[in-house]
Amino acid sequence: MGKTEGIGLFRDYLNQKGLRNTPERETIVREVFVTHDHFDVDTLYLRLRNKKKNISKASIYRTIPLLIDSGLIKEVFFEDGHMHYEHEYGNDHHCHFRCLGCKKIIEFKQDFIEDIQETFSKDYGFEVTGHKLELFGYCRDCL
Amino acid sequence: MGKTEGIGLFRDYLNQKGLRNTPERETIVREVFVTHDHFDVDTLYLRLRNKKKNISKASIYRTIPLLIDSGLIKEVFFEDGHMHYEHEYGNDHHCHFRCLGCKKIIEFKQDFIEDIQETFSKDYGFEVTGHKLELFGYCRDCL
DNA sequence: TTATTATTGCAATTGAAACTCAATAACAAT
DNA sequence: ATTGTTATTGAGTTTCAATTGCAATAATAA
Repeated sequence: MGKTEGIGLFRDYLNQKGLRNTPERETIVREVFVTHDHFDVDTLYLRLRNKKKNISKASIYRTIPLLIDSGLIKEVFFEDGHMHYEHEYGNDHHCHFRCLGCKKIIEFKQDFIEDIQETFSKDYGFEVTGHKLELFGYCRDCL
Repeated sequence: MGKTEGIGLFRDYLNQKGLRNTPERETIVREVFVTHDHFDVDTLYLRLRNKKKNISKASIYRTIPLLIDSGLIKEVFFEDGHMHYEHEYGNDHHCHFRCLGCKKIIEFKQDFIEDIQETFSKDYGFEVTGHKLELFGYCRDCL
């Protein structure tokens, strides 16, 4: 699940936008869907290098906006001076808790957000396409 | 409301932490509480310069973590490659909607978040001290 | 197969944030 | 008040994520 369809969806997206389907882009998408972990540009680049896929960082930086626009990945948080991502397609929806003590990230699910989105849409007449919810605090280990 | 107490609270925070109360820090806090708008380091720096308060960017960068730690300001969103802040104290709690079309930010209030925080705290035994909720989509003008 | 045009990799550039360090200023102890 | 100690300041420098220019290359259409 996720992995192969993700690539298909990205191909569709590229075609629809009149962009080209290149081996580099294909390799990047494939790697993004290998794990469910959060990733940043640097670790993605290194993961590819370790597999002898030498793709330049510039290409990764150029592909990420396309992946976001196509809905395959999303930004999740800005930490250590740079952005972190995760793939959206094939990943159950969840939010993030960030421990201010040990810096660990815990994923959790909840359903209230849908209500919030709907309430907001109705109140303002806007179209809500997504959200980002982050909780902060201290985990049990750090308390 | 907000403005003068904010400075008092920051003084308390500095004392409690054994840090010094300097005119630069005082000027920065004062300026932060002048408006309710979002701000970033650069605009804060320019606002101070326009008032002939020549405080270095370095000092602003060094003061911001203190203001966050003291609960006076918080990060609100990362945009245009850098962080944006707003003052928390003296500001009614609200979340942000970001229009993907015209890029405007709309503040809105809701109460569900408290429930989410409590549910999460109970489920995990963690202490939740704050949150960041952002909705994305298209405003009426852009639809 | 050829022509057109997007994409690639490299290198240079930008910009935010952090750091260096000498000079300065706050506070405590005299 | 004066001195010693130590945090803070500002200017400049450094770091590093992210972007961009450019020549070479490769993907699609004709």
